[in-house]
Amino acid sequence: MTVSRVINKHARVAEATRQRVEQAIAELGYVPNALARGLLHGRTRTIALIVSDVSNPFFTQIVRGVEDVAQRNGYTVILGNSDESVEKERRYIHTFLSNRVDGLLIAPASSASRSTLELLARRGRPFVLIDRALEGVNADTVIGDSVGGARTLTQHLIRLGHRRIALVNGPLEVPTARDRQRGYLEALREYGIDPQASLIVTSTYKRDGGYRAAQQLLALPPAQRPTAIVASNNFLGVGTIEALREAALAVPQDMAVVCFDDIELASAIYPFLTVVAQPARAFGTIAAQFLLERLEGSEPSPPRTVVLPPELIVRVSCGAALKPRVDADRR
Amino acid sequence: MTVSRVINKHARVAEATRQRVEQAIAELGYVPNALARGLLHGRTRTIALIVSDVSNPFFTQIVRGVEDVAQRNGYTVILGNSDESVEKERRYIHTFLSNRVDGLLIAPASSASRSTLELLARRGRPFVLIDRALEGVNADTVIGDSVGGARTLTQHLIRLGHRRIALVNGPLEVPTARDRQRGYLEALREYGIDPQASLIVTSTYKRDGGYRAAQQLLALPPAQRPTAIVASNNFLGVGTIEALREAALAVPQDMAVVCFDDIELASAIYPFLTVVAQPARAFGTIAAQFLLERLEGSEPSPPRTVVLPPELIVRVSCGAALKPRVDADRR
DNA sequence: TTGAAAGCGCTAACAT
DNA sequence: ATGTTAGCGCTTTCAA
Repeated sequence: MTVSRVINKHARVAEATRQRVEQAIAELGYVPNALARGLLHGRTRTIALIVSDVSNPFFTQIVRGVEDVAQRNGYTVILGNSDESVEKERRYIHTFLSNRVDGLLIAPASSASRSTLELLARRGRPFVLIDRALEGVNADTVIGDSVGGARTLTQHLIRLGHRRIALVNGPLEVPTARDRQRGYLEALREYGIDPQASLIVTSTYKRDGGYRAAQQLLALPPAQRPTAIVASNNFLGVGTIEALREAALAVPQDMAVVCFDDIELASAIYPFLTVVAQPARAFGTIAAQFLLERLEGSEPSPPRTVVLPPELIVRVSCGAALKPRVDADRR
Repeated sequence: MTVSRVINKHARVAEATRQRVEQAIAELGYVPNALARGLLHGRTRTIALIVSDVSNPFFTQIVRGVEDVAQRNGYTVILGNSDESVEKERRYIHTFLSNRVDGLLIAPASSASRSTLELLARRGRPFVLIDRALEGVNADTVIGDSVGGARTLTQHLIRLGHRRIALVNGPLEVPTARDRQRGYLEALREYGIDPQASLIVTSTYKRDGGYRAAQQLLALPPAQRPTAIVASNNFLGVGTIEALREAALAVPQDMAVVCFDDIELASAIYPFLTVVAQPARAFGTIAAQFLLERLEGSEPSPPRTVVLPPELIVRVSCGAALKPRVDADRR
């Protein structure tokens, strides 16, 4: 049909015909079928984004970044929420492949995602890893400096005088959790502090994980209890504070708490939360740009890895309050 | 091909052949083309969800609810973020129609979305409105009781002794903003309090909107300043508190603040926020169920509207603190 | 139990 | 400047 030419502005259409066609389109409410187009061309101008938890503001910001870049370049975004489950993730990837997305952006649920992603790589669809790097997976990667960020947080506490510092961490199958633990340990070592197994609690990356982990720490004999807690992500930080509040401990007077990832809505009104904030939106925009370059660019290039530096935000104006008090120690 | 029969389990395939086919599928990493299938059948088992702000936890919960129901029923969700822009919304709807989604779930950006949605209705794609009802749009609708919720919040403040109560509201083009204002006015009238134009500030449904609105209220001559503020959504509540903090006013001692929508992460650690919480997840699951019923069900039925009741959560244990102090009044 | 034909809506390539 | 042909991958229908 000539209609196709009109829609795709392929020039060489008489002005009169064009007008008639456009009128007909408007009258009939005609919308071209992207499926047929995709079938023909083998590309759909659609990219998939799979995050491990849509309800986490960190990933939400990533979604916004991705969407922005995609929209600006005429791509549609399909969103999947793996909910930290490798199985759900696998299902989504399959569905999206079946829908012939041009490429994928994935925040992998865990290291166990590797086999799925290797399969993906074998099928030749371009994809970019976000927030969580997987060794041996040959793909562009956009992550934060988890080791450095955790080190910074821990150093901050040490410099304020803390010595018994706990780590409330996510599942060690998640790369960021491993890295943050490493950073924490590095800082301790740097200051000659012996790490204590009882002060490192592993849990889920969820609020109730942090809540339970903190309770476990509070159940320690008084002399072994920490005076400060590093929470490995925003949810864990909030869960930790909840447990402290329930135990009638004040932050930061009775227990200092710092965490990875900012919690915008919370920290705007709760000024006691020193954090290491990641430029979440940039994770999304950069990853999306990488993907689009691969989709539009012609020659294949070796995979790139970008490590975005986090930023320490010290929220308590009275840093002194963080110094462990003797009676707090004794509790 | 016989392959089709194997994939769709259409029986009548020799066991031996089936095995061979399945092996080939595994070896080749074959993934059936959903585009071709969709083209043929006219349905894609895909539904679209358009929210007005992905970074709002309220909508995030809705996303989760929708995704759950969809996934359980073998549907894929495509997400769009209209960012409170009618134009973006229109573009998304067009794209999704072009991609032949089976149906749509839409939290309309504003009343101005009506024309777009009327067009949608004319094309005959089923859709469900979420959170924001539009008069004259003939579709299933799942909303909260904005009038009642705002009334409850305002009554709460009045019963605590407040008389000069301000409303920090969203744009009046958004149905929820209009309804919340109505509820606020109803409560005032009920107690014989004259509404003051200067105490009703309209803004965006964003944090900086709340921030500026609160600043405007604080700039009033002392005698006209409110002693309490009703914020029309979570973001406005946070922005309001930010402005108060900056002005060195304590919540709730110097100024009581209540808001529509809970802020889970924040209220878990900031105990001063009395809110009216909506069952956001249920908005999503119910809306998705409505849509799927229309997609799978045969006979057309008249559109339904569900109004979910919000729940008052009083967070300040010492309600007395909310009573306006004389010196606070004078400030 | 398996195969062949036809068509879903679109557009690249080739007429006219 | 416009029309025709063919084929993208699938499944429904009919035939073998």
